[in-house]
Amino acid sequence: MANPLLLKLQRRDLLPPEEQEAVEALRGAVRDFVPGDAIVRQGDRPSFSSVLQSGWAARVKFLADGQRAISALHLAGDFVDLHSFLLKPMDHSVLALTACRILTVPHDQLRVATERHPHLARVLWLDTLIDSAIQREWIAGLGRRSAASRLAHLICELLMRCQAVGLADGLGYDLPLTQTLLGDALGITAVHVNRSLQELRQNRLIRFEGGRLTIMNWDRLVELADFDPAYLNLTREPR
Amino acid sequence: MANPLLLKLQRRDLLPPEEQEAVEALRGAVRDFVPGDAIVRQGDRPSFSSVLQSGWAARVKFLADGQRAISALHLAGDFVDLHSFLLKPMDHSVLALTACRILTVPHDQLRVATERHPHLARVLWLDTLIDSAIQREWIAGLGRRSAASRLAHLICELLMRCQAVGLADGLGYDLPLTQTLLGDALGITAVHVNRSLQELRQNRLIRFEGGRLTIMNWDRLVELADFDPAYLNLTREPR
DNA sequence: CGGTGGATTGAGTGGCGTCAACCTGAGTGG
DNA sequence: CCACTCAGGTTGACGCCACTCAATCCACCG
Repeated sequence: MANPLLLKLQRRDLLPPEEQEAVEALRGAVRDFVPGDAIVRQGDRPSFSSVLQSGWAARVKFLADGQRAISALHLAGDFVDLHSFLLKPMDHSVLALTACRILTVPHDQLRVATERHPHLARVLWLDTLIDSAIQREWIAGLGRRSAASRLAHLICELLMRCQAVGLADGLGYDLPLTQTLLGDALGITAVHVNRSLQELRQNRLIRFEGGRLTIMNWDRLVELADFDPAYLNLTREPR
Repeated sequence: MANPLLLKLQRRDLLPPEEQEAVEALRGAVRDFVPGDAIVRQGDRPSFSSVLQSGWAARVKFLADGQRAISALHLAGDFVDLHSFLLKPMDHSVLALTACRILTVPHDQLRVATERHPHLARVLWLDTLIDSAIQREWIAGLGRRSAASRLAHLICELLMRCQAVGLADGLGYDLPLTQTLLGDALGITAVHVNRSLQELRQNRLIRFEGGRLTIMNWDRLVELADFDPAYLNLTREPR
């Protein structure tokens, strides 16, 4: 099976053979997690970062009053905590939402590889910058868009990201998240997620059953979401 | 006058003399802006990044329906668009909120400096990662905290950031933002900013008049905000 | 002295939260 | 093969936080 991280990085820039090999060589132990497991914990100072090989994970903050907030959703190919290479301690946990296979990459390896391959360093840096761009979209949505619009936006974003690593099938993809989790990511309650989903379903914009999401009307979904995929930087450019 | 960027970077890690010199050497043209000016525009592909030398700026997204969302606030020492080094095109504008002096740094200089000084590259990467950590705090706040709590959190955060570059005076600092701008950053309307400010004032947590903010009860403000400064990474560590 | 941007205040509204009940399907054990 | 549990989805009634739409006030300024 192809390396999903390599696949995704190469969507952003051409990697010369020696950098491709360097990416392939980034590997420590492989670890498996079941739903609900913490892949990394808030406050940790890990000595390695984790690449999600399969499954879904989320960056979760636990607030003082017991509430949860999800600041990112992750799928195969995502470096879920590349930032822990430099940023200490972890300001959030990363939870497995489904069964997850993780490839760990020791920070020492990252240091050596990025010093030896400055261009690869930039492409990895870029990966964290795209993370950041996604967060900015979420901030704009949370601040200024309605719940239904935010939900539509998330659905659009996840389709593009699934497509980038070969996990989409046309306009459909597997989205094995509960409405509670979607609520934590959208800043609303599970009850309101349910009502927002129904709104999208009744307008024949999506189908969503059995953990499978299918977009029925891409154009109108994009319009409702005010979605523009440019922020995902899924185009090959010299970096 | 000290270089505020260098000052801030050295709060995160020791820089050897040659890296300090490399930071000092990062300089292109100096440009001045008046309030409301765009320092960079959404969609641009700048060939340089901008360091804020003085004044306040904000990352602003303009939504389809005419609304505005602020995803970051910037003060002296901040590299307002370091991400444009690798991320293209700009997914937001950067607006001058007050009179601003900007030092531009050509991307070519950044490429050379980071290739020559891998550790400096990591410290600059770290700067963008802290940006990202701040955004995660904002996401958690927008999703799960009340307007007053978010406002309190922002006030706490800005105090710490002002202190880091010598712009704070004890528990006070200049905050020359209108209530409309605060609203765009907090995801609420100007009217509700006004009411939230009054709530904080009536509880004797802050004073805020004439663009000057003073914290009167730090402990209770921190408690209301659920604020923990760890995410700002204002401690010196090997990176 | 009128014009303008920003702060403040009040009254009415609505999107989303809260609380609770009920339904369904997948286990699980007897 | 059925009783039971449990997680998750769905629905309804009701309440509140924050929005909307004004109006007013104030400082500043040409």
